[in-house]
Amino acid sequence: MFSKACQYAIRATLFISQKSLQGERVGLKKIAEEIDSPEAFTAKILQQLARNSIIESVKGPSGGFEILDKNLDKIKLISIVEAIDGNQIFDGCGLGLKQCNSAKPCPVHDKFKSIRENLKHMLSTTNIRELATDLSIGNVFLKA
Amino acid sequence: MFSKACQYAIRATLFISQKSLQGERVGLKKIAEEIDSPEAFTAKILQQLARNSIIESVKGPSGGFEILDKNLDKIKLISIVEAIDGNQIFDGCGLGLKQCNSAKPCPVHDKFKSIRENLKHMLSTTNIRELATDLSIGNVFLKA
DNA sequence: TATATAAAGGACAAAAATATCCGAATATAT
DNA sequence: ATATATTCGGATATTTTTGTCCTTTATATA
Ligand code: FES
Ligand code: FES
Repeated sequence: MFSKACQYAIRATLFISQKSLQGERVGLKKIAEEIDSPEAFTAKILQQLARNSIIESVKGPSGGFEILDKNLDKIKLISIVEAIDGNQIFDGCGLGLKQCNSAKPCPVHDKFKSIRENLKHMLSTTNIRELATDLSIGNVFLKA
Repeated sequence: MFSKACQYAIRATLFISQKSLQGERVGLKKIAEEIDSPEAFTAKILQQLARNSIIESVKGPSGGFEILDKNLDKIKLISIVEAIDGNQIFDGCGLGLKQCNSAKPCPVHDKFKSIRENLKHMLSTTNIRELATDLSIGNVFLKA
């Protein structure tokens, strides 16, 4: 469904969000530990998220990553998915035709479209604060 | 969503189905042309489908690929997806946790689960004859 | 039986995704 | 100012996916 990079991105963003809710900034090492991801690869992904203004990065001692409070409401899951995986998953043909076009549809166009719209709706309406709050409550997890 | 191999597999299966409806067997070259896929790679995928008894292959002159009439009803899209991509897409965690487990769920478990169930239901109830018939009618297509 | 045709299968190649390493840049604290 | 902590960015490595090529095997038919 999503690339590993995207999965790490979502997990990392949620962990950073949780910390930001508590007013804490958090470093790469800690993030990679808490979401059980390869550290150097995670660093690349965090850079992408920072360039896309999903998270903020601060260099130097006591630096690390954080999310602006206003962004906890503004950023939806779909922002992360689009930043990392692009929108092929929403716009592309499920059977890999060069373009998904209802004027020249593939045999599963209608059925796929409806599922992709579900997915898109879910990702567009789920915000980060909501998920980070669930995490803080402690009944959901970021690693097995 | 699906690997390219899986997309080719579905397109190829539907094309073969359409021909089988007409009582015709069809060869690799023609298949690759009609679904716009790389020929040699498609050959590998057809082998996998044949080993999984989704399609039948016949060697030699006037050989090629076909689908048994009874299988046109029996084979659902999900059979193809599982044969090529496995069931990670249905069973795996959307955020990449080692296992999707409602006893220790990730923050999007419930939301993902519902979408994956939609997808699974759609793939489980869509059979090949139905899609091949649509193809024959000519209002859906296997290449752009 | 000989020949031609078509898929099967193994080895290899290229491209993309995932992952690592290390020096440079930068901010903080002393 | 200096030392230190931390992200940034470029180069490289590994793994997986996608794709190719060539030989072997099976089979129909002349
Ligand atoms: S054309 Fe295939 S999903 Fe729209
Ligand atoms: S635990 Fe993540 S989808 Fe079930």
